[in-house]
Amino acid sequence: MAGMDQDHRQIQFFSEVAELARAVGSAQRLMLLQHVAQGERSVERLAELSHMTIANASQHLQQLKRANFVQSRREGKNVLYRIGNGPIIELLGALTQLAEFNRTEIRALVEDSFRQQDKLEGVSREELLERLRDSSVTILDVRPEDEFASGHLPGAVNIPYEELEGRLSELPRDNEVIAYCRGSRCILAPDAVTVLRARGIQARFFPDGFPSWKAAGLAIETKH
Amino acid sequence: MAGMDQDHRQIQFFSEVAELARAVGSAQRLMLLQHVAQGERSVERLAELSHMTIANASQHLQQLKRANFVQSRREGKNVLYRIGNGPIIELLGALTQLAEFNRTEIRALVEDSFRQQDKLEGVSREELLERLRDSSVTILDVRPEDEFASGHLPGAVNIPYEELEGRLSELPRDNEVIAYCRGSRCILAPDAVTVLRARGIQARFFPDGFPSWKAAGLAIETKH
DNA sequence: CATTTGATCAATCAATTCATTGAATGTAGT
DNA sequence: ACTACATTCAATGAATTGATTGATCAAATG
Repeated sequence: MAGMDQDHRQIQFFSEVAELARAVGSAQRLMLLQHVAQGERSVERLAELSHMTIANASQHLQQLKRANFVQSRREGKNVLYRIGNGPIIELLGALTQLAEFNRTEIRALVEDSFRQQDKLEGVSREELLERLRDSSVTILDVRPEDEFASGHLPGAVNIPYEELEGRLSELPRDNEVIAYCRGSRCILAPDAVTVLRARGIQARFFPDGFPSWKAAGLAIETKH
Repeated sequence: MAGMDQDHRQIQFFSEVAELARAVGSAQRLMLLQHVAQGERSVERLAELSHMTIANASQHLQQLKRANFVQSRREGKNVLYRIGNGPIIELLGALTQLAEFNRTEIRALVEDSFRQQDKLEGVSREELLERLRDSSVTILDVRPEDEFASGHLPGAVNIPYEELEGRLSELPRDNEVIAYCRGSRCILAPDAVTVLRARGIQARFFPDGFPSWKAAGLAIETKH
């Protein structure tokens, strides 16, 4: 039987693929992975960010490691996890794309009429680059402080979404504000825009977010 | 606490994504999905193709259906399953890409010792461009077919590394071969060069790889 | 060298997943 | 209505996974 060996090899390969899929088949691990993707983090930090116990986080991280989604190294007392090699971000992107598709499909069926203007118009990368050149806008980074510190758009102001309402005075009244966060699946920036507009501040958001900006090789600042 | 709702929404979304991942986190379901992707098939046919009992196949198919990976309709006595809407193929592509990447990476570790002094001299981009102009070389792309299809160097021949030894005859004997793959981290091309030289074929490799070529804005071909 | 802190390990229990069985649908042909 | 056939359903037990606990290990600190 000629196909026998072929078959077996195929099953073998599918098993490997399935293993990968199962490794990201947990909301907890996806959350960890998302945080790891922002930069090296200790287990403790990741546990805190993802609201889980340290032991639990550790075990999930080890599963991710077994599947090559993350790597780790020891630095003093801490073990730091970082994102692994290979097209991992692409995979996560494909997953979220499909999830979003399914979501909007369901929405299309369920609340066809009720879809208000939550289609906030976004700013394209091209426009943003242009507006950056003549500094005619205030770039607002609404991500948490640590993410901001490890990299952000040049000239951006950091006010985490949680603190936004209390720190509106820090924003110039005359400039348009362009808010951004982590990208398409992150709703910090659109929410921020809603808050700002409710206060009469002209605001739009940059839907690509920081990761894609960085991925495109555009200039970034760190620390500040 | 302002972030509470934020968090909850994110967890909700991750759960949805995780559910998708779990749905394809089984070799059996991947196999079914692969066959469904070729066209409408009955449960019986799919069970046969995937070497599983009908009841079992039926249940797996229903899981895939719940996750929107497939749809079904009844035609006479048979229930026909077809692939669902949305970027499903893209997701499967991303999964297999990553699986393949991990495969070659493992090989890189295993074979590392065995090819320590692989100081194979590489071809620079400048030289390659020049040799391309007078067509005095055969450009060999040893990446998997799908990667090749989505973009490759102009005039390149595609023989995935796995198939190289069986398809040596497709290479012209008189031209020097210049192999490339994904770049510095990828060992497909250097390995290919070793294989070719062992067969007496003059070969060097282009260490930059396709991604860097593309990034430099140089001409590429697609599909072929 | 003992202590503290971060991380992992080992053991446990509850929950979930999986393949298998046999029974129950639903559909078409006679 | 009876029968054959394709598919699904429901129930079972084995295997796997998940979160929790406390013990253990490794590195830094006094």
